Amino acid sequence: MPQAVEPSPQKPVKASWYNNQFPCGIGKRWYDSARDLKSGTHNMHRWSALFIPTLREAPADAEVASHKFLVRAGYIRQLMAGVYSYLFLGNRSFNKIIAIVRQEMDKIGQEFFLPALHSREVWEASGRWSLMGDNLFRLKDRKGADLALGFTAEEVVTEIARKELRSYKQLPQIWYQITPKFRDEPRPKSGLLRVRQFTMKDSYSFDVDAAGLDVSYKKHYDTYCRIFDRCGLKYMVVEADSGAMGGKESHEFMVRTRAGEDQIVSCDGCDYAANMEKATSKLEPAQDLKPEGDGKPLEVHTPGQKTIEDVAKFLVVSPKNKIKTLALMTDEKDASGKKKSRAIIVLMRGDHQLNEAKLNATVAVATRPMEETEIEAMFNSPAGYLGPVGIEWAKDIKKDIDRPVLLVDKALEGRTNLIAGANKKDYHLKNLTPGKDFHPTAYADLRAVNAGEACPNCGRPLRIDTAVEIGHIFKLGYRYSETMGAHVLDKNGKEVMPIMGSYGIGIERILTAAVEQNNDENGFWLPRSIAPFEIVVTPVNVKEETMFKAAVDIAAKLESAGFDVILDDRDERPGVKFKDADLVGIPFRVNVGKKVTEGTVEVVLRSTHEVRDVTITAIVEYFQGVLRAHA
RNA sequence: CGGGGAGUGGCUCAGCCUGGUAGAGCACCUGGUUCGGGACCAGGGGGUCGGAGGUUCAAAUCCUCUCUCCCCGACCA
Repeated sequence: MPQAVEPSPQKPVKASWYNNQFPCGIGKRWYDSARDLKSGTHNMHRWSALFIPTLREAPADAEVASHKFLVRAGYIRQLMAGVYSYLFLGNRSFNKIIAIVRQEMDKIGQEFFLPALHSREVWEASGRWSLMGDNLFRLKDRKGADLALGFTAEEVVTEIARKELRSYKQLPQIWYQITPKFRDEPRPKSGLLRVRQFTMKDSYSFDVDAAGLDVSYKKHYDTYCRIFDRCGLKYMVVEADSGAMGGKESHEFMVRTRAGEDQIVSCDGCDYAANMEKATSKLEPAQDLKPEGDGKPLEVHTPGQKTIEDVAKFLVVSPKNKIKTLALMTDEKDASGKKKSRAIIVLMRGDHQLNEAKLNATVAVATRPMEETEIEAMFNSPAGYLGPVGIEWAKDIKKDIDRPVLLVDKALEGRTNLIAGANKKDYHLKNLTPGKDFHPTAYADLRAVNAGEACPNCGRPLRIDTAVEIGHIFKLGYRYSETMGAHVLDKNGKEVMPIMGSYGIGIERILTAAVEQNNDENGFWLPRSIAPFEIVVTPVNVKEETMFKAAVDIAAKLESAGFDVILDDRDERPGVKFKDADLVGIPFRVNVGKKVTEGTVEVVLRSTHEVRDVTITAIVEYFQGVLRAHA
């Protein structure tokens, strides 16, 4: 029989089906079955015909729960380090997350689709072509021109803004996209948690002034809360390090989990929460020593006493009266590519630890510990007896670039009569007062917070947890407008730069965090809003006709009521189907077993394995009730 | 990039030390029995042992180089 070649008269395809059809199925709508039913194209999802490759055992190289289970449940398969394919179930869950993100973002912004392939020129223009180093994926086209794969899109949107925005009347703008991002991570890890290709919702705001940016920022803050609420995540919002770019304000949306890479400090007593890189605590005031002798720096013999503890014990003082001197170096390349090193000396209170992230943010460049020869050269003393006295420190970190930098932690500001090394083997100095006996380049908050220290707001003990970052909002300021030359005319006809914000959500991480938050030894369960299916209908034995027919019937009824249903019609033993159902993240299961003869089936809640008998006639009403409760 | 570990049917792994016919469980195919928490019996298919080179009569096994993956660190919007 010849196949019909002519297109049959179909329902007109809505444009939305074609919009945003891009790799990874991004933008593909997971459509409500009711519409398909009406159009007569509906096919019930039958497990037997689907590709859901579940595994009994976790892959040997998987470490964290989400990685193990997403592979075992047939959501993902690895192509190479940090690059994954999303299979049927994974993609379905993915698209549900994206649909939520899109729905909420559409309320505040406009969706774009920006290229993944970027020109070198825009990255040069922002200064990030060299700044990004190896993290930026680079490639060449056939003409040998340099290209990059999209890392984020500040450059691309600013390029558009630069060319197109002319007047304050066009502001504010919020532009967003949901597209793959590429980062050549030094170490991809933990399944989907840190990958080299991932999907990010990134948005960018342009406002005429800082007050406008505050509004755009707040809109994102609120929208992110709605998105994560709808995704069923337990999350917290923390103050984040605004980084070296000079941004003012930044918040991270964090989900507590052991698998996380970030450390967050929070208070159970109030709403204080901050990234470790930013967190502070209330210090109990330390008792200063009384001056000895004439109050001038006083050399004391401390033979063989090198560590803070040793010296404190030897001199019978508290480590709180000691200065810890940390000798660090930065290696930078100047314009000619020549390596230039600069000493960064950090003073901490004797019992405090340095937080490297805070230091990096302060000096805006990576540091390394000084080598022994470098220490000798600078201090004329072996390590263990280092101190700030007798060295000409830079007065300004940016201007005095030929002198070493002395950064002093704020906990030492205002303290008197401290003890530090004398830059002489076996000697320390007493009676040291910052600002009098030595002159810091700057005071800065460089101290690492410890669990149990007092909350800066309410004084109750702080806790420290590991967490996954699922979203980050950031007041960019003028960095890109300035470097790339974007400007508009304001009300007075004066040329001003638009002030920008940038905002990101990691789509994969929403899924990962949800799995990390909801799993047991048998598998995981997803919030129904992001689960690939809401209900799995499981006929215990497909060869028993009454059972099977009842199951098909129930699945069809639930579907036409608008539920997202999969029918496990496989001719497998019940144990196999139950195990798979528990594994793959579907929050509800309907067991169709012997009790069908009495008109009853079982509804199983995956999270608790709570079982409830429900009459078949009431099954739709039952779920409508449950979902109202779960809404 | 530094440190550690691993590459053997689709998956989990044994075999390697001490060189001599490539193994097990699961999965898969056929037939049968079973059917409420990963069944059983019988038969069957499938592996250049990551790759290259070397030593040897003979290499999964010993040696050299190399690629890939995982973990810790460094790094990370």
